[in-house]
Amino acid sequence: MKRIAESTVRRLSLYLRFLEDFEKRSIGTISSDELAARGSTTSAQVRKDLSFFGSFGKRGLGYSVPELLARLRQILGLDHEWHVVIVGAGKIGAALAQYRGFSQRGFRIVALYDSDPEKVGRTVDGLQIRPMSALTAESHHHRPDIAVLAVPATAAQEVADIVVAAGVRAILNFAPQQLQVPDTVALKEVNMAIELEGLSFALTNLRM
Amino acid sequence: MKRIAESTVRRLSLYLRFLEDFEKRSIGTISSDELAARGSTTSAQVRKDLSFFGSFGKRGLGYSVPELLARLRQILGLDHEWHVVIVGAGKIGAALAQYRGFSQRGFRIVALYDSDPEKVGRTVDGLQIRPMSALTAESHHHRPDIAVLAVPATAAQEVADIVVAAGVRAILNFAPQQLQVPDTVALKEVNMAIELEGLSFALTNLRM
DNA sequence: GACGTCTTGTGAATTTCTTCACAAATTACG
DNA sequence: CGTAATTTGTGAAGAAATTCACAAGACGTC
Ligand SMILES: NC(=O)c1ccc[n+]([C@@H]2O[C@H](COP(=O)([O-])OP(=O)(O)OC[C@H]3O[C@@H](n4cnc5c(N)ncnc54)[C@H](O)[C@@H]3O)[C@@H](O)[C@H]2O)c1
Ligand SMILES: NC(=O)c1ccc[n+]([C@@H]2O[C@H](COP(=O)([O-])OP(=O)(O)OC[C@H]3O[C@@H](n4cnc5c(N)ncnc54)[C@H](O)[C@@H]3O)[C@@H](O)[C@H]2O)c1
Repeated sequence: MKRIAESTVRRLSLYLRFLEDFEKRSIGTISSDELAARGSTTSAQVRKDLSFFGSFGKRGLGYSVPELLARLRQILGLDHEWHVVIVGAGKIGAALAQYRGFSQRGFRIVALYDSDPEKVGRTVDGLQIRPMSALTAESHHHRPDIAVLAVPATAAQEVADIVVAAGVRAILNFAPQQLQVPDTVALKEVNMAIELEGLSFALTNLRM
Repeated sequence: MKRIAESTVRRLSLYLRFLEDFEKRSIGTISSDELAARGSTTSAQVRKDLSFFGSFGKRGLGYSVPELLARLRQILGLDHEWHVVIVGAGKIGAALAQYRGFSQRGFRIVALYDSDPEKVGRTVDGLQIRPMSALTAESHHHRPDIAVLAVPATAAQEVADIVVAAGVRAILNFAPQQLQVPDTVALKEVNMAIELEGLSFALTNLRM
């Protein structure tokens, strides 16, 4: 199969959201044009994105909302549950642990770890904070697929090494720190400072 | 001036981080190669990115760290303070309000708003939560440049309209909701669910 | 069942982004 | 001063992503 661009995958996630909305409003069929309008893209882009994975539409009619939903879930790997551990039960880690949006999409938070003895043992949203020393052993039981890193930048690489050794195959990193991981491990960064700087650039250079 | 690609701006932010680190370690001069190595890009990419804004290096030598730092800060508009309001003092909004990383880079949080009367009046990190009804009037005084939206998706568009009317010219949106704003307003989305879905896709389709 | 309307799926064209590759500058050093 | 070693800045080439544009299929109607 041809390599799929990251931008395509991001758009598929968007389409999924729009389709969920269309389904909620009991709309049975949708055209690439309508889908495109919701995502400020073009109908050709929508069709091209989908065409990498097959032909899901009917000419003259469009796409069946429930069918395309099922296909997209399958393509994105959302047709089953993923096990997620969060490392770092600070402000961001705690917010993420409580966030409903993740479990809704099949990302089940199986454990929350922190190195601070003060925090260990406390409960966040029904989940007890566990000590870092327990991560490796407990991973044999939980079998986490994804680790979310919400630790200080200085600890991020060390923690990444630990979770990779514990069998995690994907990392979502919130620490502003470039991580090194084996290329068998998928890695995404969320860097809010970079987004803000992007806005700063836009304010400075565009218009005015 | 030629249009600058978003990917270029993101890389400039990264270079800035690396340079700050080099400066901390008292390294006076850096080559595009060394900068590239830190950001898993190429030296040609680094030079091309910088070349959109001028020639800052010395042939045979590289770039002066303090000089390039200053240039990048200027290019990104980080050579002065931006006023930021956060709307939504929930889990994410509170975490962001307390985050040191923003003020460090000149993003000063001037106000925090919420519509919940229970929350209004409480203090987060020295900042009193203000009622939504006060946003417009207080903006005449604070003159916010950037609004961070940390409200439920259902409220996001409504809040966006309010902050735009109040004179905000850039929005960082954490709600999983596609916003409509005038094209004089810069907009960035942070969507953590999409990042997780990207990892899910990678786990599903790459290897195995 | 022929005709008109609609919308997909996809090669081709276009645009955008990245990498290559090398002349021009600069330094180091004998 | 001359030569070797670096490293920038940038056109040109190459790769990747997006948009165009249209043939082909599906439906509704008469
Ligand atoms: N809070 C925000 O709004 C925000 C925004 C953007 C980025 N970030 C980044 O997210 C990360 C966490 O930020 P935060 O505000 O939640 O910080 P925080 O200090 O509230 O939380 C960090 C947590 O990590 C724990 N920790 C430290 N070292 C550890 C280790 N080696 N192993 C396990 N746990 C460890 C600490 O005990 C603490 O509970 C930071 O890298 C920060 O830069 C935060
Ligand atoms: N918590 C997370 O980890 C997380 C992760 C990803 C995305 N998000 C998104 O961020 C947003 C906020 O999430 P949260 O977890 O902080 O939710 P939250 O419920 O803790 O906070 C939302 C806050 O917004 C306030 N609010 C509601 N309507 C408002 C309005 N019209 N005007 C002003 N304030 C209003 C509420 O009173 C509340 O304090 C949501 O859109 C959520 O989907 C959150």
